[in-house]
Parts: sequence; structure tokens; C-alpha cells
Amino acid sequence: MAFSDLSRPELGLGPVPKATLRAHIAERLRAAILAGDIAPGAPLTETALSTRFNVSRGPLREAMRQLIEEGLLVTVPYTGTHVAALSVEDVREIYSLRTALEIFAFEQVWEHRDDRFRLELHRRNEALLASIDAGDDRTSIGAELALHGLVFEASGHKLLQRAWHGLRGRLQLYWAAHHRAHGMRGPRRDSHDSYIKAALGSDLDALRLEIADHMRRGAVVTEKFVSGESRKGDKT
Amino acid sequence: MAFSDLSRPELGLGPVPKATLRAHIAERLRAAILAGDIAPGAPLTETALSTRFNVSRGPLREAMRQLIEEGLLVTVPYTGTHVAALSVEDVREIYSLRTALEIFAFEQVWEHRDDRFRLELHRRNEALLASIDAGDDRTSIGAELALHGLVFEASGHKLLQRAWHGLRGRLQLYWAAHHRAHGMRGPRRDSHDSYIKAALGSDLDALRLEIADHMRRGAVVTEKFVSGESRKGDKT
DNA sequence: TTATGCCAAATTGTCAACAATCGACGATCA
DNA sequence: TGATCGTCGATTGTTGACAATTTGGCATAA
Repeated sequence: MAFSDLSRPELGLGPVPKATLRAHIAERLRAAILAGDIAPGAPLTETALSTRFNVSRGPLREAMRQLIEEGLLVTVPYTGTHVAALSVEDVREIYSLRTALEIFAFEQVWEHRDDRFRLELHRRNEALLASIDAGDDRTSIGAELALHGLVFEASGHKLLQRAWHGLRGRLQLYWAAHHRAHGMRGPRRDSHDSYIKAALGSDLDALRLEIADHMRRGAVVTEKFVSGESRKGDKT
Repeated sequence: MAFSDLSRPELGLGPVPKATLRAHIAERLRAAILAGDIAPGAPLTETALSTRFNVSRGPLREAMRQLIEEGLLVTVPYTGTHVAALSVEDVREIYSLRTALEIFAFEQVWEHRDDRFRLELHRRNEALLASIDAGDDRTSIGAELALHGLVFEASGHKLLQRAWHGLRGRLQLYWAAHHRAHGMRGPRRDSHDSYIKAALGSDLDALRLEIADHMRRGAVVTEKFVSGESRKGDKT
């Protein structure tokens, strides 16, 4: 009958995500932080936020826990919570680990790169170029993350995707702070040409070098300024 | 005066860890799961646990969230929570990502391997050998994790350590389940000889191969049995 | 017999009040 | 004047009660 293949994944008929309050709160709070509506270092009190969102402190706390886990917030027991401020060293770590993970992701995908993968890579690059041309920095940050995220999605490696998500939030936090402090990040239009070429090529070692180089170029701004010095002794 | 050097780190006079209830609960619950006192797939109800630990559901929930984050628990809203059951694919992912991370860790440490590092590596291997001779599987699991954990600690790379912790919990869960199902894991006494030799050698490429091989040997048991098939559609 | 609708028990989600802790300010005393 | 100690306001930690949701079984009707 017509429903014999209801389980086809491409129809998007998987489980509907349950919407709990904490999920919504986490989403909005994350967006607010990454948009820079709340500056790094700014204190976030549970009571203030709970009234602002018009929810009780319970779900709010759980949402904050999640953002803490993602590296966006820092809390010290009985004292307070504030938006994470990345140190220069933190940014270095983000980029170095990111290099390792992205190379690993390509190793996983390498033999399985099909037309769909190639097409999607080009598509996301087009989207990035369009957002750059439009001068919309916020969108172009998302577009660049989407571009680099493709290989992680394509890997089908759930743990790897998880690690990437953990990194992505921190990266976004850094880019957002950097953008606020220096205006346009100003990625050149051709910044990903060699990356894509290597990603679709046949020389895995060349891609390894290209990724390492790509990250190095991205991380140099590190030295100029980051969102602030991280405080010492912060811990969950 | 006598207290002039109170800040000497070797005295262990650093900040006392704040003890919040959720931290204690998380610790004990984690221990109970990894010890196998609660079998994979077994349901964990908040009310039951809260009475068992004699705390309210608030801190208990937060502790459970943390274990969910660590991959030890799985929950579906409004329905229930159970101990995670790893699939064969999950175990494969754990080992493959672990390989990549451990190699990356060694790359970070490589130029900074000093006598202290070498000594500690030998010390932890001795501890592993002792626990194997003693036939104490539980201790030897901890000893093996400690041995492999050294390079992550030595790297000084906080994000990397974080990723390792995320992996370690899942690995421990797998080992514990495997041990319960098959008795002794039975690592041979010499299982880490070549690993340590390569780790202290001068050929980084050789170490890369050795780690990949070491993980392959560790992951073969995967095919025989894991703690159970994971359910589909589980998500936080 | 099969499908449908409904009910009830169990479980998690949410809330508002209370307790514990921290950091800073100011009083107190040498 | 300087340091020390107590106090106070603010913030997070914890609790117990209540609400929302899900699941499975059962009655019912086609």
C-alpha cells in the first residue's frame, strides 16, 4: 500500500522532538548569548532570568546546566554564573582540537564521498559566499559552521558529532565576541576554495595539510584579541 | 615563619572542592552503574532513587542529567530513564574516536616528554601489572584507564581532557558490562609493553600505528557481545 | 476478531517556599 | 590607623507539593 515505506528517513518522519521547557529556554538563552545580547563576563542570576522568561527556577537551572556543559556559561557554587570569557589559550585549544577532529572526520568519510556529498559541499559554500556578499556577518558565521559541519554529519559518527557540537558552541562564542569587538570578521570570498578543492580531491595527506593550514589562518586573530581573560579557579 | 610557603602545591592545600549534593549523588550513582549494581537497560525512576539516597528529586535530577551527558543514562521525557545500553556500533565509535584523540594527545605532548612523564608512565604500568597479578578486574580497569589517561593529563589541553572524560565513562560502561557478561577481561600482562615502548620512543609515526593497533586489539571483543542493543529513538 | 476510544497508574515536568553559602561592607578594637 | 570580625544582602542549593504527559490495559463497537 501507499504507506509501505513509511520509515524512509528522507521523509523526515522520525520521532517528533519532545518540547520540554528547559529545551526551549536553553535554545533562547543560547541564541541570546551567541548573538551577543549578553556580553561575555556578564552575570546571569537565576531569579532574574526566570522572571524574564516567565518560568520558575527549576527548568531554568537545567537549561543553564546545559549551557555550562556547552562551555557558554561558567558558574561557581553559591556565588553566581556568568557568560564564559575565553582566554587566548582557550581559543588555541579550540582550533587545535578542531583540526584533529575535522581530519578524523574526513578520514571516516573519505571512501564514502558520493555525489550527494560533493553537491552539498558546493551548496553550502555557495550559501557562505552569498552571505559574505550580502555583508551579513551573523548569517555568514552560521554558513561557515554549516560548511565545516557537513563532514561531521556525513561521517555518521554520533560520538564525533557530539564532540563537534561541543566545539561548535565555543567557536561560535569566540566568533561572536570577536565580531562584536572588531566588527566584520571579513572572511575573504576565496577563503574556502582550497579547502573544498582538497576535500573533494584524491590526496588525503594534502587535505590534512590544508585543514591544518586553514585552522592556522583562522586562529591567528587569536593573538589580537579575545573576548576577555578567563577567570582563574572557575569550575562547575 | 612556618607558614610562609603555605601555597606549596605538594601539600595538597589547594581549594577544597565545594560539595554540592548533586555532585555527591552523581558520583555514587556513577559508581553504582559502572560497578554493575544496576544493569544496562534497567529503569531508574527519580522517586525511587531520591528515596534511596534520601534526597529530594531536585539535586537528583541534576545528577542524572550529568550522567546522561556522560552517556551512562538515557532518558525520554515524561516516560522514563534507564542505564544506557551500548550497541556494537557505539563501541566501534568509542574506539575509533579514542584512537584519534589519543594520537592527537601524544602529538601535543611529544616534544615535552620529560623524566617525570616517563617515570609516571612506568609507575602506572606497574600498577596495572600488579592489579592483573592480583586478579582484581575492577582495579585493573581503573589502572588501565589511568595508564591511558596520563597522556591526556600531560597534554595540559583542557578541551582534550574534557573529550577524554566523555569517552572514558562510555568505555568504562562497556568494560563493566563486558566483564559482567564474560567474567575476566583477561588482559595479558604484556598487553601494554609495545604501547609504552612506542610512547617513549622517538618515532611518532610508529606510535600512531601502535595506538591504532592497540585499539584494534581492544575492540575485537566488540563483535562477540556488548551490553545489549541500544533502543532506537532515544534522546534527551 | 479487530480496531478504537477511554481510563488510571506511573513517571517526569514544573513550581514556589525555605535553607545554606558567599562576598562585601562597616563596626570594633588594638 | 590598620586589621579583624560580625552582620547583611544577594545568590545559589534544596525541598516537597502539584501539574502535564505518557503508556498500557480494558471496555466497547464495528
